[in-house]
Amino acid sequence: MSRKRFDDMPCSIARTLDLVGDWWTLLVIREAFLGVRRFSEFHDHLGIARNILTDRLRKLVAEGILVQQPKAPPRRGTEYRLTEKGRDLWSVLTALRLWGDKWVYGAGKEPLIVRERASGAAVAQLLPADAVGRPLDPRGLVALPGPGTPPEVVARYAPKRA
Amino acid sequence: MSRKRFDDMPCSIARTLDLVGDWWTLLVIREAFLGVRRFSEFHDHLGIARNILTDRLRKLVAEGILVQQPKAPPRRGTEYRLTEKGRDLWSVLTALRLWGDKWVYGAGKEPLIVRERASGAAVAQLLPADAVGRPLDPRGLVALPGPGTPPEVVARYAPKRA
DNA sequence: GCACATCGGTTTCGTGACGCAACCAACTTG
DNA sequence: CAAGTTGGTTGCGTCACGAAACCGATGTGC
Repeated sequence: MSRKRFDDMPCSIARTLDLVGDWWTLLVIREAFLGVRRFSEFHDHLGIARNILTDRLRKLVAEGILVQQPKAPPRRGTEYRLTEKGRDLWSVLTALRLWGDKWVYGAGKEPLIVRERASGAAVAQLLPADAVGRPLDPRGLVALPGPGTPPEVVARYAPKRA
Repeated sequence: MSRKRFDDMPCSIARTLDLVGDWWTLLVIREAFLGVRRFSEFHDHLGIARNILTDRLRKLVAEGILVQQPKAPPRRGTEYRLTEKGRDLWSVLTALRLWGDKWVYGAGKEPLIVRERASGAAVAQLLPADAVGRPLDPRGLVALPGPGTPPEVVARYAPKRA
């Protein structure tokens, strides 16, 4: 009677949450983005229980989001680094951060700012764009079933009477 | 000895996760984005236990992410609708969805597609932009502490020796 | 007028995920 | 050789969650 798994749902959101959606995983990944590499650093920064951290790091390595490597011979210990798959979670973390900046902290009280080095401009929003980077109008977007959705699920969202 | 709370961490990501980061909440919000309004619809679509759904809806209403309204007199029951605060989670859901599309399903097998009505172009990425919508170079971004970060936290990320 | 369905829950109970703290082994340093 | 650092494992207790039964208020069929 474990936690309900989402891995059978035909939904990218649910499947992603199934991999990184527990309480600690995204914070571990956040630390990795901030340059943390070692078990003890994750532990000290997050205050996570050691057995839970062990479990999360192992799962993230198994999923290919982190890689674990022994350090070069003069240094002892191992280090955990983000893979491309892990670095691709940048948008997820940024979306969460921007929402919290706005709705939890409020303008001017952000704990972390991300700037473009060259211009000094801070990242303030994430804009939807097509595959070649052309921005899309957020107000004109419609959702529709893709090739991965079984017909019975499509039917659930159909209007009851046209 | 409950779950560790994140509400004391100086981090927008942690604070946001504290509000919407459990297993079901973001899926409830996803359903709300797809037009679901009623308790029984959330229950049927998600397969969530009723007591858990009750709890999640109540918390979301308490946080101002959903509003609960009795339906207009001819219809019985109540309905749950997203507030602006809730609709602002669109980027979070989209970021999760795009990651899952890419790393779980793969191109051409997405369960859900979001298109711009006018052009038919699908949302394929989220691009960082500044406050006025000017796109920023993802490779040239640097993170630095904002006004909300206490000095002792800043020190943890400082290089050990310059 | 009365049985019955629907909606939106509440209650009870059992399991497992998680927090905490103690312990541990390998390796380095003084 | 003793002590510290790193990267864990082990026990134990609690609480969050899942499943299913129950429940009251509001319609609805006849």
